[in-house]
Amino acid sequence: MKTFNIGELSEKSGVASHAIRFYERESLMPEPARTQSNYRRYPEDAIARLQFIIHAKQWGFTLDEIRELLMLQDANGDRAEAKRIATEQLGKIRHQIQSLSRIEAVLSKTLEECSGEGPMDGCPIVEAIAKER
Amino acid sequence: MKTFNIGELSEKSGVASHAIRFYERESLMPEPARTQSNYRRYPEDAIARLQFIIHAKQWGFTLDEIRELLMLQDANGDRAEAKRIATEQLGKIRHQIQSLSRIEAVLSKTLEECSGEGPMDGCPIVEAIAKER
DNA sequence: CTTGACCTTAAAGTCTACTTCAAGGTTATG
DNA sequence: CATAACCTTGAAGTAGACTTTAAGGTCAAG
Repeated sequence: MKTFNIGELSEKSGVASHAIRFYERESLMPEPARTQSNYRRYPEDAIARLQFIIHAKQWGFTLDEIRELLMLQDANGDRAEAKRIATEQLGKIRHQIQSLSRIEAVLSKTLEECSGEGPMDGCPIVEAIAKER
Repeated sequence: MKTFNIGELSEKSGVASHAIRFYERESLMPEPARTQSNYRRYPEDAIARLQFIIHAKQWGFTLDEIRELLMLQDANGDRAEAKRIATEQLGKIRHQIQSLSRIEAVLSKTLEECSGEGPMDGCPIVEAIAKER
């Protein structure tokens, strides 16, 4: 079985060595085996674990939530828990989409109204921000 | 003309006194007049300026961007600049909506597939995160 | 055997937008 | 005139997710 130093793992996973050590301190990555000279040696599946972390981050999970998911996996825990965490996350994402869509609507309408010419005095953008409830 | 101490301004604007002083240090609020005892005295339009800041924040502008907008107003600068800043902001918001919508689609589909029963091993949620591009 | 690339740790710095703390001066009320 | 409720400043703390720095130990190449 192949094993890697932290630098190789960093290259293969796309996560900086310092970030990997950070994840170890934060209990997202398990403490790896060490060489005689105290270098970390990682097994191949460390790559997949780091990629899981990267993807979960892209989905908007916080490190706390990712740790929870990883610990559930490690303990082969209850699927219901994972579903709860993911459902909560879906709610947050939907809420964000709604807020942003409201802003998008008002902002794009305001931009249409602003010719982009003349002095700031009376600029519809500024007035829209000032009035917006 | 009415003037206020920082505490009154805080109440009327809904911005904490410390945050008002912070905005002053950050050049979002102008340095106000002082009483003999060195207390800040604010004119009425300070309320509108703070509310502009609050609203711009709700629209997702950073303090740096808000400072830019305020300085343009103060200098009665070029409306084109304000439009540029707001257009950029609209782009960011649209980009965020797109990213979040993609995530929403995959996450909600995944959640439908997950019964929420059984052990973590083989859980579709975890597998979706692990595989996601 | 030296140079450079890699590894180790702990501690401090980054960014944003504040909040909290410490230590003290001022003003209004009873 | 004492007390509370305000105000002043500067410094430090918060949260999240790292990155950077400092001060070294180790390993492979020439």
